[in-house]
Amino acid sequence: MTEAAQRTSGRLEPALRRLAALADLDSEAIAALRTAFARARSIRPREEILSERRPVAARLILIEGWAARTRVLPDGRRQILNFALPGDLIGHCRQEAPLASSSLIALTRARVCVAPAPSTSPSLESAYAMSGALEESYQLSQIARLGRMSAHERILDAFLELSERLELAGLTHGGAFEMPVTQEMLADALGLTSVHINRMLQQSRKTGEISLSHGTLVLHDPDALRTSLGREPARVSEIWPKPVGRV
Amino acid sequence: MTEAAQRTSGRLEPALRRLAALADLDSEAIAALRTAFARARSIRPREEILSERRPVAARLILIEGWAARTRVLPDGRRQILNFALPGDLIGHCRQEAPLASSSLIALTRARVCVAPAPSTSPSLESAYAMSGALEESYQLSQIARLGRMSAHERILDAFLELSERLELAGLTHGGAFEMPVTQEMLADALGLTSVHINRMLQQSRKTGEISLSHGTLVLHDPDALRTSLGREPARVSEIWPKPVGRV
DNA sequence: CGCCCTTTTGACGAGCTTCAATTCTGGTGG
DNA sequence: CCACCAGAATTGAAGCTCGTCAAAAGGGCG
Repeated sequence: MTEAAQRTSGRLEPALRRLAALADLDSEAIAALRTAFARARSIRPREEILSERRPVAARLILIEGWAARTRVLPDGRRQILNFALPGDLIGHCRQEAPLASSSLIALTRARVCVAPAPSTSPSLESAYAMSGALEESYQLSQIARLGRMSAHERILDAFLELSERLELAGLTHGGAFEMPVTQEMLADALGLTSVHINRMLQQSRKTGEISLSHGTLVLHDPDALRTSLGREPARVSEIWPKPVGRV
Repeated sequence: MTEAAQRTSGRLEPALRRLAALADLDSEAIAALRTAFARARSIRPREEILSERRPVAARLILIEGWAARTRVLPDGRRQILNFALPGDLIGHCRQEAPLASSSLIALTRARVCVAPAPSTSPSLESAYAMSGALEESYQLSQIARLGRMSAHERILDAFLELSERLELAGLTHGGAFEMPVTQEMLADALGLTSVHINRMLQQSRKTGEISLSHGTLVLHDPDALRTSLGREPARVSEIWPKPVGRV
């Protein structure tokens, strides 16, 4: 969406919406983000945004599109460590001269921009901190998923997590969202083969747990899934998610 | 390690040695750490140091002993997310009112202390940042391990990583180190069963890759293992590990 | 010495992978 | 508008890695 379109429609850009959901952004923060968004860089699918063991030039925000942090073993096996979604921070660490700990590859057409300095406003710094804490929490979930869940559980748990994350950016429509990811990518993310992913997806479709076609995923009863998986939404701070005022 | 660090004592406490290896600690940092260490708290095996979803009271340093960050699924399946080793920072995040994203349980008798504020000295802040970056890198390795490695590979890769980490604290003796961990804990860390861990360990003993008895692990040819696993030491900053002057 | 935790062993079965082929889909150019 | 193509999804058969269950053997510590 262009800036103009955004202004016209009065709908918040997803990336901004996510950061605004993580902390009460003041007007300085919002202005800085808008300025940064306006200088966005376009990325084509399969393009590398960061390369493992290469210097991290700047801290970025993913404005639009999906990306994947990946590591590749010497024999070609690939692991997707996690997905980057609109509003996610990329390469944020408090360290001088950092090297990327993994490669980040665009899965779709995407837009990234340089992230405004946290010193811009305390509320922005707070949003960054919250984003970092969430990212760590999701990483730990990924470890538990790969280590101790069956294929069926991994898939549904990952779907729930994606739904949870996309909801922050306003990119879900009641349990449904766009998922521009091939079954092979899902396999690489979940430590399985694409063949097995395919079989399990079909099973989940048959039992009515999900619909998935044309890149649109529908979770028919997210709460039931959450219960059966024992999954609770990420909670990383006493002040977030805000106890009141949530949907 | 700085002159100051060397002057102060012949044998360095492992935790101090690790932090000094991550950044050139100045005398203020070392003094603050020594003071903090002196006020250490003792922890018994199986005691919880942090509880998931409970507030993090203070940022801690593990001075002595091993601990495990764990998550438990509703049906009792347990996943060890990672191990905390001497010199590791615990609960460090830049966030107000943080909640622990996982439980931390002592595996052995242990000692922890409150970490001196990073504002104590720039070098201390730098060591903390490096430690955090390393921790993230190890977490990503754990994801790749669980997602894309066979049981045999997971075990050896994890041993190499532990060796690499313990070396920073001076707790290895040429490929050998104390590993106070039952096979069941290894299984929980590597997403396997203790039965299978046992079988693979025996196989690795037979082929001469490792020795393991009485809690002492020996990697007979770490470099050969590293090569066959395609494992490279963690590198998270252009200024660390220092290009020159390493053992 | 005796108890409990840990390690070890065996037999069996299930979940997931591998390999290979076929069908489907979306995008492209004629 | 349709034919075509490459990548993606789907299907089947066979096999291996790893899990499960159960029992026995070892080891550390009061």
